[in-house]
Amino acid sequence: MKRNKKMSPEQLNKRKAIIEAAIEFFSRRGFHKTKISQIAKAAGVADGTVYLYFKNKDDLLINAFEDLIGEKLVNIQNRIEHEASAKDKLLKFFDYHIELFTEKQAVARFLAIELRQSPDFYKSYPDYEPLKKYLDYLKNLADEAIAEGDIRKVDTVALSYLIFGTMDFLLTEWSTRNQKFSLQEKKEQIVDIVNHGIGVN
Amino acid sequence: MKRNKKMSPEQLNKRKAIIEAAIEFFSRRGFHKTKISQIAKAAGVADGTVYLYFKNKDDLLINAFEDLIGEKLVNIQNRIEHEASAKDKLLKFFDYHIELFTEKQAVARFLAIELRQSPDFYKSYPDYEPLKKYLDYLKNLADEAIAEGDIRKVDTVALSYLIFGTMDFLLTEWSTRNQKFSLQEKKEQIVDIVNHGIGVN
DNA sequence: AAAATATGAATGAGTGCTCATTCTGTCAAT
DNA sequence: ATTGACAGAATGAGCACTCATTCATATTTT
Repeated sequence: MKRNKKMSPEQLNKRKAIIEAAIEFFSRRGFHKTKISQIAKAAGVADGTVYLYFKNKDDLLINAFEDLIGEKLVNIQNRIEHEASAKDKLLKFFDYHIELFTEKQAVARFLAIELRQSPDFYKSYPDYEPLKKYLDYLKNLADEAIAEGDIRKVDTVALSYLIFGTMDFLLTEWSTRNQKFSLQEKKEQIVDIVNHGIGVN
Repeated sequence: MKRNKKMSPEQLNKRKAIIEAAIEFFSRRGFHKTKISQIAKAAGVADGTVYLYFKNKDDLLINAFEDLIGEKLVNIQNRIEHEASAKDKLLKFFDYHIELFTEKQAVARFLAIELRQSPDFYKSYPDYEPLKKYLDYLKNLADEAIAEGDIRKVDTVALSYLIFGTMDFLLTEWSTRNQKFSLQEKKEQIVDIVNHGIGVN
């Protein structure tokens, strides 16, 4: 089978099964502790089959991430769409981000922690798209909100870093500390600070 | 040699040499790609000697982190001390944090990325102290600033997450994107937002 | 429409390599 | 002579990845 060629529906299913199994294991056991054989077994395919769909373990990680963050972003975008102003969208972003990542706690860990366990991840993907898209989306919302006069004229790149970085760390703390505190409440407190930080007056 | 027993000065030096070499390699090549033999060589000791000072590779990582963050925190605390108000201290914190971690870019990567590559790190250290100390220090500064009436009454835990998370992500972005943007400038923009976010009026 | 042939997807046992860790012998200090 | 630090070679466990083979489906031949 040739990778990057169009696949039959069954092949797409198989690919998806592998990715889902990979996310599940990476999330729960970590990248380095997950064996290809485990993923293969969970996906109901043979070890070798994994290599028909992905170049190597890192490549599998990258693809899993791509699928995942893409899906999440689309999901957020859809739900955010009907908000009246860009500022409202921006504030809702916190809610949906948290909501989507709490729903599947494994996913939160995957994104927040495990992804960083691929040694070549950042090196190989200096302009890596999915994360960039996520950040860009935030930046664009902020730009709009400024244009609409609803928030102060702040550096929107800085703001996107602030939002993503804070959420990332919040989720990391929450999941590694075994959910010892209320995610919702901390989120609200953070939104409060950010909201004031970008307020017009 | 018994670990955790008092060591001779030479032994302390050797320990330090190993830790410094470890930080250097972990920072540059990543935890998993760094071989004990490399660290040993760089530190001028034999492979086996590393195991006289540290239980295993993970233990070495933990200790390196402990040394490092402890040292950085003390360093920041010392420099911050003479600031007039807690609020000023809090704002200066950004500067010193960035400054100290830029100085040795390797260290920034080490803290921001590589540390998370120890699979057992978070699991084994649910109440891990050094990072907690760092966060607590931030929280305490914020509490003081509130008591002094210089900032709004915000959730100071949330604020500490916001500050650390944002700085962490900023440094990650900066170092993985090969310093394509001005760290100083982005930091200032972030401080601007946070400053407004916690402002009294 | 049955048989013969071709295609390429899928399998999974086996391979080979990479290190973390251990072990044994040496040396220095007292 | 004894103790403990140290060196560095040796070990072996773990695991990503390979590849000779099988199997299922499509295509051609009669």
